[in-house]
Amino acid sequence: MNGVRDRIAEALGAAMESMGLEIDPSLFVVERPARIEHGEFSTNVAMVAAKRLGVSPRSLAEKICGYLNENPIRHQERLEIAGPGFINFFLNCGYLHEELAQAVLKGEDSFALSGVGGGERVLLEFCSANPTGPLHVGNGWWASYGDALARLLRRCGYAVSTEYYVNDTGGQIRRLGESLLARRAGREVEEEGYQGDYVKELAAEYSGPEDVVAAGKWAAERNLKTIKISLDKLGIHFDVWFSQASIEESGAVEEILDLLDSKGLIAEEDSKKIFLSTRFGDSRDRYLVKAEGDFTYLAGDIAYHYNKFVVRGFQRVIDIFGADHHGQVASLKAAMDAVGVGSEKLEILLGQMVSLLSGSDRLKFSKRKGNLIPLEDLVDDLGPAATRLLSLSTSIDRATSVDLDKVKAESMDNPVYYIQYAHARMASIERVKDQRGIILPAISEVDLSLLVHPRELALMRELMSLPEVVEEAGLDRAPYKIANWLKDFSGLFHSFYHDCYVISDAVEIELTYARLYLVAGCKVAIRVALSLLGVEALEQM
RNA sequence: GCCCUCGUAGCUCAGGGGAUAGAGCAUCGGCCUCCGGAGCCGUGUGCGCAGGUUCGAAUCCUGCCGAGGGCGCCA
Repeated sequence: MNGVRDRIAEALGAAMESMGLEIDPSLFVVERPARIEHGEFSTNVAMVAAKRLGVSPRSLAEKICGYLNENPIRHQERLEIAGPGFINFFLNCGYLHEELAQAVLKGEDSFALSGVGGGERVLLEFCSANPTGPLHVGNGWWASYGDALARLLRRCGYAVSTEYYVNDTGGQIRRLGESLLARRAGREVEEEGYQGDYVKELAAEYSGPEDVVAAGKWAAERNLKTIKISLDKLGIHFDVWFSQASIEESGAVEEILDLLDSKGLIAEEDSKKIFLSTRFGDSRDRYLVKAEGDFTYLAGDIAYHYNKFVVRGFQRVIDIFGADHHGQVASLKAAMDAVGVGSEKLEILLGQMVSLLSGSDRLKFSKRKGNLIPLEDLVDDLGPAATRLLSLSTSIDRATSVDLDKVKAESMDNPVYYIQYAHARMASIERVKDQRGIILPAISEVDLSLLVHPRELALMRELMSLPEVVEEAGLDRAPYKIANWLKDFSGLFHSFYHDCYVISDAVEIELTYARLYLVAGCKVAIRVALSLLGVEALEQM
């Protein structure tokens, strides 16, 4: 990274040093002011440092500006001291032309590529909905988020493997088997069973033994296939599908129990075994072995996470859970500390609940009654791009409400079309260029300094911010920041497109050349961003 | 009762120490002689309440109010 901001930060450091002062770069910021009247960049360094030095911010700012005026950075036009002590940098737009050329030359493979992850091996687990039925809108909501996060982390230099944990054992599988057998026998499914129509359909096909576990496993496998098809429609593919049963059958759970026991962290109560998790900050101790001798879900989950870290050697594990699984967080983290992995290497992101509305009515759904809306139906209605962007537009920390009627009725107004249309327009300009036989000279032969229209400047500023946005979104585990950048960027492109013709008899050919490179740079950026969200870039709508 | 997350415009949401708090939708009104009108331009008396920290708080801390989720030998 040697962007303008870094150059400004370095220059500020040098200015401080010239006065015999040192300042930690993490204490001050170089940022783009909300208003362009405040310059291209501004810094609070004088305000931050003055407090520590016991001098007035403005007088320190004046000294810093004195140094910077003697030793200006490239493209520096003038400086200004404003408000309580901000130093505002006014640069000539040459720096934007340089950044544009960089974006074009780097291309899709290298632009906005960050090494901040340092090759760290990350296991990202998400979705992991139980295979007791089709994926519905609720439990599949954050799947696009997880998939986009994986893409984002890879762009930031992490070595990411994605994983779906298949809960293919335990009480719910037995219950699924019971429901299946009941349907096959023509009986009603009991209150606690699964009553959705899909159970009837599966029952009609099941020819296996009258055994709840066998029937349950068979149905779970079928459900998993359905889930994979739904995810496939959304463009989501996992590197690994990890079976919970395989962990239990491998003896790994017993090993974990022994390990915890050897550290004196297991209490016994009759035939039950309890993990003393309160010693690691949990609010209560947790059962690992039930009275009948079965393992609890937590026991398997601890073994599973131990497998991720110790057996498979991942340096960091990120789990995306629904907020209704928040109760596991403290126990799992306690367990990671207990087995010596270190809970700080386990990041658990909680996706808040989605409530579905129909008009102003909140829809009440019940898994038991099976009246949930399949995710696949939504994808069929909206298409994968619009469906993905729907959940990718908001922070995972926020409980969102989605009005299905509105979303379907306004599907043409979905922001994804606004973004894809911007890309289609870029592609269209290039088609027109080819149709008219315009031969674009090499970028080194083109005068990019002709790009001075306010629309062009605004577009280039947004363009050059993508590398920072990608890095920030990666570090914050926040792919929605990419979605927000895309919306802003697309808006600026549409404005440019409207006000600045690229190819026209009224436009000088040299300006056409420069604008064609602007479009090329924009296309690189928007394609990178769309690929991070897993949304297709359309050549035409 | 305890724990987690969240209260920003009519609605859905950004902004998460920085200068005059933004976008989409909805409303009302403008814009097609040229690269695609799925577009552009205009239209907005809003940070739940009260304290605190700070040069500076929508942002951090505390309390209160409100919403969602959790507090199983379910998974």
